[in-house]
Amino acid sequence: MIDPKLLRESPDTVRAAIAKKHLQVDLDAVLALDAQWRSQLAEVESLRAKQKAANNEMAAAKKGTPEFLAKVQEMRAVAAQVRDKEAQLTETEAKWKSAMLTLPNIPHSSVPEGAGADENVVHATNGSNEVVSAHAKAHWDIPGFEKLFDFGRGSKVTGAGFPFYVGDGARLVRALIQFFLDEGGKAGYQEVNPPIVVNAASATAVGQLPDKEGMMYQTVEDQFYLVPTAETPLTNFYRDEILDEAVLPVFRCAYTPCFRREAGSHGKDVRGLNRLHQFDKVELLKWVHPTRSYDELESLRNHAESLLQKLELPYRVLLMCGGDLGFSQSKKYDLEVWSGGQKRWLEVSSCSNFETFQARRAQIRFRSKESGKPELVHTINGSGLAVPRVLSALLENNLQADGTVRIPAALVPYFGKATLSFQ
RNA sequence: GGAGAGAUGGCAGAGUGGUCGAAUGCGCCUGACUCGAAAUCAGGUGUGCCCUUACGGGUACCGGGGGUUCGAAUCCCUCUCUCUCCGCCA
Repeated sequence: MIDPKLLRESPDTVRAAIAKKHLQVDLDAVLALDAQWRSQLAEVESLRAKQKAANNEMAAAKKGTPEFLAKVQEMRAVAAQVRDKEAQLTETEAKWKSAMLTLPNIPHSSVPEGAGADENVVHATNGSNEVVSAHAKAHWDIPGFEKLFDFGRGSKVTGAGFPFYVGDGARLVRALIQFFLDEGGKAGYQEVNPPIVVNAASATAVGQLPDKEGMMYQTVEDQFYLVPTAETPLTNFYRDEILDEAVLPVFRCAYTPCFRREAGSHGKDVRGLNRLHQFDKVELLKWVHPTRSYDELESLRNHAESLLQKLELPYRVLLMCGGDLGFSQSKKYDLEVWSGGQKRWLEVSSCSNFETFQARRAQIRFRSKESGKPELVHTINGSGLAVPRVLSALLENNLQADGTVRIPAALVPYFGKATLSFQ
C-alpha cells in the first residue's frame, strides 16, 4: 500500500506511477472516496467527543437525580446517531481500503519507460551460449532423464508438476540448496528455516491475499496456505513490530519448498523443470534503513549473480521497465540463466526493492534514532536461487558427449563427484 | 484429543460499569546535586488515525471480533494464542 498522505498531497505523483506501470486505475474515484471517508470520520469523532463530555458530567452527577436521567435521555439519541454514522463510516472505510490497495507502488526514477517485457533493459550479461556444450539438448530429451527426474510417477502420486527427484537427481537438488544456503551465510545472510504453511494474516500482509488466492494451495480444515515462496513467512517474521534502529540492516536467507497452483498458466513453457507446482528455492531478504535500500538492492543482486558465476552458468541481468515491473515493486532486476538445450533464457531470480510498500501493509517499523519516532523499513528480496531452472541449465549446458553431465567445481564438494550419470 | 488457568503500556503488575490511556514498581530520557560516576531528588516517557502552516486539538486502542448499556479494560457471546496437567506420538 502507498502512503495515503502521498495520494492527498501529490496525486500527480501517483498518477504518473500508474501511467509508468501501464495500469488502469480510476484515481479520481479513489480521491473522492478518500475525501468522503475523512469527512465521515470527522463527523463520527465529533459525536463521540460529545458522548465523552456527557459521560464525564454524568460521572460527577448523582445517579438517579432528575438531571442525570435527563442526560441519559438526551444521550440515547446521540448514541443512536453514533451507531448510524459509524455504520456508514465502516462501509466507506472498507471501500476506501480496498481502493487504496489498487494503487501500485511508485517506480524509482531509474526505472526505464516501457510497456512490457520487450522493453526491459539488458543491464549486464555474463558468458554466452558459446561456452555451452555442443552436445546440449533440452533436458527432457536427455537419455535417462526420467530415471533421475521422474515426472510420470510424480503425476501418479500427486499430479502434474510434482516430480520425484531420484538418486543423483535428488542429490543434485540437495547439493544446490546447501550450496546456496552456505553462500548466503558467507555473504552475511542469517539462515532461517521457516514454517511452510502460513495463516491468512501473513498471506494478506505480503499481498498474496485477497487477490491471489488462486496462486496458493490451501488447507481444508485450518485456513492455512502452503507458501508460494519463503518471502511469505520471512517477511512476516517482523510483522507488527517496531525494531531497534541498531538491528538494521537485517539479512536473512531461507530454503523452502515453494508451492504454486499457477492457475491458468497451462500451455507454454511448462515442459520439464521449467515450471512446477512444487519446487525448491533459497530466498534472500533484507530489512534496511530507507536511506540505504538502493545500495542494498545492488548488493543483493550482486550476491545472486555470484552464485551463477560460481556455477559457471551464462546469464544476463534485466532491469525491468515500468510496464513489466510488478505492482508492488519500486525497482526490479531479473536474473536469467541461459538454457543451452532449449536455447532460451530462464528466470532464476527476481531481485526487488519494495521500499515501504510491503512494510506499510505488514507494519514493519524501526524506531528512528533521529526523530525517536517509528518509521517504516524498506524491504528487499530476491531468489538466491530457484533450483529447478538452475538444474535445467546445468543439465543442458554441461551435457557431455558420453551423456553424462559435468558438475561445476564449486558444486563438487556438495555433490560428492565431478559428473552426474543418467545410467 | 481431554481437563483447567490465563492474555492489561518496553518489562513486571493493580484495576469497584462512569472523572481510566489506565495505579505502582522497574527500565528509559531530561534536569539538579557531583571533578565524574553511583545513590538521591524533580520532571518526562505508548501506538494508529483525523484536523492544523505551526503551536496544538480531537478520536480510537487493555489478545481479535461481536453484543448489552446513555457509558465497557471491567458484564455477555465467540475466536485465537499462551501456560499447567492427562493421553497419544516423530
